[in-house]
Amino acid sequence: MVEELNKDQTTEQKILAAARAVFIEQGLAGARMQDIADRAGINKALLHYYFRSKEKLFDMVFEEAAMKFLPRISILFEADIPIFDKIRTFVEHYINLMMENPFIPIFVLNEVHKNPAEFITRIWGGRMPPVREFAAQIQREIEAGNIKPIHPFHLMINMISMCIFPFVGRPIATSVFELSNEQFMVLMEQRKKLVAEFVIDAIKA
Amino acid sequence: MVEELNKDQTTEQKILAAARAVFIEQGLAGARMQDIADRAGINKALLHYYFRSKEKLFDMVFEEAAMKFLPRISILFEADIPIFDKIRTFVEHYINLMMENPFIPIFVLNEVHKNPAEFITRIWGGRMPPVREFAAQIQREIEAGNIKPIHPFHLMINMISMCIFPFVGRPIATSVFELSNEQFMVLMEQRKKLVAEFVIDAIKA
DNA sequence: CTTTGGTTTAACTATTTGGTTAAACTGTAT
DNA sequence: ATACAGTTTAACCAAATAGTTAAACCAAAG
Repeated sequence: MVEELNKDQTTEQKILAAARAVFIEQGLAGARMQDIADRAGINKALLHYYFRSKEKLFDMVFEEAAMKFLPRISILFEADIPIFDKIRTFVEHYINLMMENPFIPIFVLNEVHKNPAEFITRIWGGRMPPVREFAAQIQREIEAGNIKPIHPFHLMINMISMCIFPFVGRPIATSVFELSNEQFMVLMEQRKKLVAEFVIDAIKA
Repeated sequence: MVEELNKDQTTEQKILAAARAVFIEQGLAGARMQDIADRAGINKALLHYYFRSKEKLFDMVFEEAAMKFLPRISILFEADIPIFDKIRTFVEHYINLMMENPFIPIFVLNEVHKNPAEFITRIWGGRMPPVREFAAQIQREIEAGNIKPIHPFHLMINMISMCIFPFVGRPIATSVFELSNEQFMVLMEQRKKLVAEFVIDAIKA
């Protein structure tokens, strides 16, 4: 996927698109400002004219990526709908997001891994995902005898794992199972329904 | 210079241990030879005396890590034991491995992501994990009506996702759920049984 | 004692890389 | 035409970094 040569794009947009591509592919340490300039079709001087430093540019790209990675599913979590429907909606929503941004997860996870301390404060300025609401609902459903007892942590981690991990381990998975990119995407498409039903079958009483 | 039972590590071992730590923490691009030398308690000259280049050293560390990441479960996969027991053994085995090497997955996955082409040829010189055996067994179990129909890819990816992903997303998970390292490890310990039963409940007919 | 292999010290080279600068150029709006 | 923001060119600087080199050091083996 090369850069789109839109005359419509402003230079700033071209730079950000290029930076996105290079940072996501190479990481902060592996990315070169020259590469970003080349990819944006401009020169280094102009790149620094728009963004003073590599760090500034990286911050923008990373923040944007992190936001995509931790999507705005607050409404979903807080919505007053049955748990199984909530699971179905969550999984479909999340896998859709991953299919649209397949390389965001490994990028974000790796940069967070290299600098865990900074991450927590920077990305979520105190506002964490409303995980408590969902956890409470799970507790209620367990007490009502609708689903088997399970710690909300495990249920959520299981769901999220199955949504994200295939994209993180994509090159290995496609190599082991000898899949083309098209076949991989078909399987991911299937997972939108499959993972939800897998989870529901696993927990329903 | 024959048999010297080293109470202490040899210099080569010290270097490899240091390299492991630094590469796994910082990645190939982020790692500094000086850091590795410091961590090994030696100097840069000696470091290059033992390992000619950064690449050579990285190769060793990466290969070792990749081997741990894709463990020798061939025997397990080929063993003629019931599918549910196989799942239980696999999950426990794999999560144990992850608990012993918690930072291997993100390291390997990220380096593979940065260079997918090289990976396939380098790590598995043609010899891939015997995934076909396991897939065949799943097919047989489905036809025998013991488990619900599911593509072996999805079943395996689901299992592996739930085993590995918590470690890949560890800093985020611990931050969202406000977990100490001890609490995190307790939860991972629980998962050895929990994930297996989760999978079995999800697929049993 | 002498040799020898591992080790240190410390300086050095070559290259990469983030970032800067100044001058010239270009199109558009005033 | 003129002014100006955006852009290019090309050189440059300073720091970091991989890798080298040579001399000296040291402990153990012959």
